[in-house]
Amino acid sequence: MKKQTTKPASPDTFHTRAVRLIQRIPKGKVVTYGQVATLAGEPRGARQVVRILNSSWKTEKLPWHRVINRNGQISLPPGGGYELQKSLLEKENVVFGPDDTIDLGRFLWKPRK
DNA sequence: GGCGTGACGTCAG
DNA sequence: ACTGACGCCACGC
Repeated sequence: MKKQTTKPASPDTFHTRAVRLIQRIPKGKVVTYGQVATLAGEPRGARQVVRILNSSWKTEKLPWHRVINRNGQISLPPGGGYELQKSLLEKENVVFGPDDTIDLGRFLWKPRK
């Protein structure tokens, strides 16, 4: 059996598990990169979550707008989707603070352990 | 094929 | 409390 040069489509890859979690985000809730990464098995793999969003957002149709940073703020730069994400979240009853911060204590999605 | 970058987060000083 | 550096890994050049 020869070794597969390309990455096998393992059902338990970080990529796949992260996608599953993101797709499970209920409406009106948000999750942080670190949270997704941690739940997927990589406490330090927040950057990989970013990579997944950029890559699988089209193919997997992920609710990328429900993923924010640890500060409860939108990381996207203005003109790069920031306004779009904020708009989408507000449509889901997500409230932004005076600093464009989201109250994670109320809107952070806590998956059933 | 190697180096740098990136929608971040955590650790150390 | 704040700043700086590192880490994780895939993709681009």
